[in-house]
Amino acid sequence: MAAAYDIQAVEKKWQDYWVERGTYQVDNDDPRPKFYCLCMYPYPSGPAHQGHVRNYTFGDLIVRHRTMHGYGVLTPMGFDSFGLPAENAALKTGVHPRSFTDERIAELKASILRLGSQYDWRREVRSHDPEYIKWSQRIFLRLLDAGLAYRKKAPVNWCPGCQTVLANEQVLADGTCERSGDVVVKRDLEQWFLKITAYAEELLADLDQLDWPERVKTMQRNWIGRSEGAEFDLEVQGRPDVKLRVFTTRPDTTFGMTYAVVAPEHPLVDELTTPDRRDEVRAFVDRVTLETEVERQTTEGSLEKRGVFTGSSVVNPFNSQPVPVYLADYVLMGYGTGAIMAVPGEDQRDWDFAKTHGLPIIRTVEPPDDWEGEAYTGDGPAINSEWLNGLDKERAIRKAIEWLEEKGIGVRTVNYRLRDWLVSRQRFWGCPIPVVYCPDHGVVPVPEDQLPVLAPDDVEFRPTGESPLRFHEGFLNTTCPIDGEPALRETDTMDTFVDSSWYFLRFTDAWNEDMPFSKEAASKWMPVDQYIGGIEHAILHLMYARFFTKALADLDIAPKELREPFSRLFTQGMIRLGGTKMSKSKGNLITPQQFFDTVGADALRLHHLFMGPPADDVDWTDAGIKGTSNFMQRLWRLADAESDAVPIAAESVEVEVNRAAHRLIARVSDEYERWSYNTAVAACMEFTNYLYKQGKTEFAVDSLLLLMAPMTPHITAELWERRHPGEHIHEQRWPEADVTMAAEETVVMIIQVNGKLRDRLNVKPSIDEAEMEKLALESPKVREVLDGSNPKRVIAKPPRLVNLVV
RNA sequence: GCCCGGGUGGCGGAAGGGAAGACGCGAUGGCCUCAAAAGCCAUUGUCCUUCGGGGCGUGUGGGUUCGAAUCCCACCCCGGGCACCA
Repeated sequence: MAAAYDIQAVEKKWQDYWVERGTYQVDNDDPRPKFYCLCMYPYPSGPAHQGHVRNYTFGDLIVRHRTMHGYGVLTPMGFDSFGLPAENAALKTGVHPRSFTDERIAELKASILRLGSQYDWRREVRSHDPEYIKWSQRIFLRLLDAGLAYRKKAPVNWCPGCQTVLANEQVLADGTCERSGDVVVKRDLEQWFLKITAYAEELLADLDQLDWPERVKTMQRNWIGRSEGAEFDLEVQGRPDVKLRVFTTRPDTTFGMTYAVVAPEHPLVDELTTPDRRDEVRAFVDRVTLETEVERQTTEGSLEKRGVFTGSSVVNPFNSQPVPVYLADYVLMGYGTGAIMAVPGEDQRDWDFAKTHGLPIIRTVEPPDDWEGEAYTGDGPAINSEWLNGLDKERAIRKAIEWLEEKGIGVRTVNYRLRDWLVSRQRFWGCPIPVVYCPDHGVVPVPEDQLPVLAPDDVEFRPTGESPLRFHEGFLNTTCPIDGEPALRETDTMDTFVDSSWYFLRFTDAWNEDMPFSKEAASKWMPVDQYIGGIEHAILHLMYARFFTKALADLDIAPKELREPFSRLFTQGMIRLGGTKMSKSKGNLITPQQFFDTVGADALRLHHLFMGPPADDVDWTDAGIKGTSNFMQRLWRLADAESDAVPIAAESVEVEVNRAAHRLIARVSDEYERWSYNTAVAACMEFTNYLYKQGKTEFAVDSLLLLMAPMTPHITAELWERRHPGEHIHEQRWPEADVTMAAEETVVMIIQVNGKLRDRLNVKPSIDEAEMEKLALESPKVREVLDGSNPKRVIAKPPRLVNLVV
C-alpha cells in the first residue's frame, strides 16, 4: 500500500527546506549567468489575494525554470509600505500607521510563504524602513542638486477626500480621484516637482528597444504625446509692445486663421482685454477658473464652445489680415504656449467655436470631392493660401516653417503632453522631503550626514486636511544648516511612486550602508530580465521607474550605460468575479487561504496557470480548482515510488512511451518559452492520462516531474526525493528532448475533397506527393464521393494533407 | 470620437492558413462497494441516421484561397486605454 499524499506536511517540509538550504539565495559574486526576475513589490494590504497569487505564481515559475537552466536567479521581494490606507486607518482608529503597516506586512508575507514562491529574503526592502528612507532622501537631494527637483506655485489637483494634491496621472478622465472617487478641484499651491519632461524624448525613443507588450508601449507613447509643429508670434494691433505667441502643428493652414484664442489663465489676458470688454472677460475668467475639472469638461460638445471676445485683434503674419482674439476654455494654459491661431476649416474644435460665435471659415486644404464633414484634417492640396497653393500637407508644413524662420517670426518646435511630476503630498505616512526653509537662505537641503529625516512618532491624527507634521512643533522647528538660525522643516512627504521608482536597484545591493546601491551591484544584476505585474501600472509606475533609472545613471549613481530598468515586461490579466474586478474595495475577494488549507498551494498555483492565457483577464470560479487538485492526486499515484496504481509499461510499448515523453519535453519546453502555461498544464495532464493507459516508464515519469517542477514545486520535490533518495528536483537540469526519439513513426494523413474531410490514413512522415495522391485516389470513401470523375487539381502538403479539387 | 484587445459547446478554454472544440469543470452511464465517498473506465457541439455514416456549426454579412476560427472589408456586441494637447 502506497503512502497517501499528505499535502500540508509535504508543502511545509519543502518550504522549510528551501529557506534553510538557501536554494534561492544568490550572492553578488554568484558565478552562474545572471537572471533578474522581479514581481512588482506589493502594497501590504493584509493577507494575499488572488491577484498576488497569480503574479507570484508566474514569477516563481520563471525563477525555478531559469534556475533549472543553470542561471543564478535574483528573486527579491519587498513591500511598498508607505501609503494612504495606513494613515486613513490611523485617523479612524488611532493606531499608528507603522504598527498598522507592520501587521499587514506580516500577514502578507505569511501567505506568500505558504504559496511556496521563493525569494531571497535577505534582500527584503520596505519603503518605510529608516534605511530605505535615508536613500530615498539622498536621491531626492541629488535630483534637487541637479535641478531635476524644483518648487513651483502651480494650479494643482486637490482631492478633498484624500485631503492632498494628486499627480496628473492620479486624476481620472472624468476629473475624479483614482483613489477616493471625489471630484478633484484646482488649487494654487507651492509644490515640489520632478523634471520628468527633461527626459520626454528619451522616454519616448527608448520604448522601441523594450520587449514589452505593445499596448503598454502605446499607452506610454500616448501619455508622452509628442507633437511636432511651430511656434510663432502674432502682432497685436495697435500694441507694438505686445506679441502673442502661438503653437500649432499645422502652420500650413495659417492662411485660414480667422481668429486667435488664449487660455483664460494666460498672462496676457489683461493686456489684451480692452476696457469695454473688461467686465465680461473678468466674469468669464472667474467662472472658468473656479470651476472644477468636471464642470469644465461637461461643456464639451459642438454647440457649447464657450468663449468671450477680448476686444483686441492680432495680425495674421501670412496675409497681414487682422483677426479677433478670444478667450476660450478649450485652450489649455498647460500645453504649448497657452494660445492658438484658430483655423476652423481644418480643426473641428475651431469649427465648432466659429459656428457658435459667428466667425468666418476659410478652407485652406481641398477636401476630397465626396467630403461631407465639417473641418477637414486629412491630406490634400493647399488652397486659398497664395504661395502654398497646390502643395500637399507635408510639403506645405515644411515651407510654412521655413518662411517663419526666415522672417524671424517663429521656429520649428516639439511639444509634449507629458508634464513634470508633482511629488509633494500633504500626508504623514510617506518619505519626508528633506529640506528646511530658512528666512535668510530660502530652501536649504538637509546635509546628507543628517539623513534620514524621520517623522516623529508622537503625532496626533486629526482630519484637518493637513499633515499632522504641520502641528508637531518638535519636527517643524529646526535650525538652518547654513547659519544655525531658526528655520522650518518641509512638512510635505513624497509621492509613494518615488519609493517604487528605485527599489529594484536597492535589491541588487540591499546591504549597502554607504549608498543606495553600488554601481558594481547594479551592473551585475540590472536590467531586470523579467518584470511581472499588473497592467494597471502601465503608465504611472513604469514611466517613473524609467525616468529614475535614466536620471540616476546621469547623476553617476547608477551605471552610466543603464538606460532602461526592465528589459522584458509581462503584464498579467486581472482577476474578476462575476464580471467585475476582484478587489478589496469592491469587497468581492476570494482569499487564497482556504485553498492552502484544503487542496494546497500546488493545486492553487496550477489552477491559476491553467485558467487561461496569462495575459488575459480571468473570471474566478471555485469549481475549476477541483480539476487541478484531482490532477495532483493522480500524479501522486502515478509517480510515488511505492504506488502500483499505474502498471509498468509492457516491454512492447516501452519505447513508444519514452518517445511520447520526448515529445512532451519538446512541447512543454516550447510552451514555457511562449508563456503558454495553460497548454503546458494540459499537455502534462494529457501525458498523465496516457501513462495511466499505456503503463509507465522511469524516464516518462521523471520527465513529467521535471517539467512540472516550476509549476508545482512541492509535490514534485517530494515525489522526486521518494524516487531518487538524496536528490532535489530543483537542483536538476531541465530535460532535453532527443530529436530523433521525438520524431513520430507514423502520422495521420487527411484526405479532403474540395476542402472537406473525407478520409484519414496512417502514413510514414517521409511520404511524397505522388504517393499521397495515389493513396488518396485509392481510398474507397474518396472514390464514392468522386463518383468516377477525375480531380482537376491535387494539392498535397506532405505528409499531413492532400486535397482533391473537382 | 480616436486607439488597442476580444466574441469558439452548459462553463473555463485549445487550434502558429490544413482533422474545429485538445485539456479541465459540469453532466450521463458502467466497474468497484453491503452502501456511499474516493478511485478507475466510457460517453458528452448540434440535427438527422437503416448506427455504416451524413448535414450544419467559431458574433453578423461579404471577400481572398484548393482550403479561413485564423487573412482582408463592412457591421453588431463586450472589455480596456486616451479624450478639448492646437
